[in-house]
Amino acid sequence: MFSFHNGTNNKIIMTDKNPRPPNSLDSNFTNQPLELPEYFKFDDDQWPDDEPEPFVFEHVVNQENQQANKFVGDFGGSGSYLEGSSSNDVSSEREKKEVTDKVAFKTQSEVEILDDGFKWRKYGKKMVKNSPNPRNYYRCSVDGCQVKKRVERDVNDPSYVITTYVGTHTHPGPFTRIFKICGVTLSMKRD
DNA sequence: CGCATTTGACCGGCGC
DNA sequence: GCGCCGGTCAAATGCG
Repeated sequence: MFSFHNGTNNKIIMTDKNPRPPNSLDSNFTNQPLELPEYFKFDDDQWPDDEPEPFVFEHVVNQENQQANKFVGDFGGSGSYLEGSSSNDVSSEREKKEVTDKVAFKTQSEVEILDDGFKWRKYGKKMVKNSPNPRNYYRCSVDGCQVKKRVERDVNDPSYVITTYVGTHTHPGPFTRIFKICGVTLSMKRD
C-alpha cells in the first residue's frame, strides 16, 4: 500500500500474481512475465503499513533497451488492462525515431489528481468510447521535457484511476529509489 | 501579470 | 474518400 503526496486512501492494488494478457495480444506477451506485483511486494516489505509513505514514479532509463516497453496487468481479476506499443518489425514502424516508454498502473483513489512529485500541465480532455468517464491529458511542465500522462477512471470499477505515463523525463526527478517494471526502470523515494 | 485550465476545433491514422 | 476515434492545439478564460 502506498499513498501519493496529496493522497488520502490512494492505494495501488495489484493482487494478481500471474495476470494473463488478453487473447488478442501478440505472442510476445505470453513469454514475458509480469514483474510488477513482485516489485510492489518488495516495497510493502520495505515500508510498514501503519506508516504510509509518499512516493512517485519516475522514468529513469530505457535507452539501452531497443524494444518498446509493454505492460500488461490484470488487477484484482475483474478485467484486463493493456498498455504499451507493439514491437512488430513492420518496416513503417521502424521509421519512427523515438521509442516511447510507456507504463500504466491503476490506483484506488477518490481523486484523479494524484501528486506524483512532478509538475503537470493539462492540455486536453476527451470522452473515450465505451466509457462514461473522460480521459485527461497532461504534459510535464518542465521546459523541454516531453513526458505525458493520461488519467482516466476504470470503466469496470470507477473507484480506480488508471494512470499512463509516456516518455522519459529529460530532467532529474526528486526521487532515488530504483526498481523495474517490465524492463522500464523507475525510481521512487520517501520525502 | 504570469501562469494554468477549459473546451471546441483541428489533425492524422485507420477501417470500411 | 469519408467518417470515426484518439490525441493535440490554442484561444479564451480563470486564478493567484
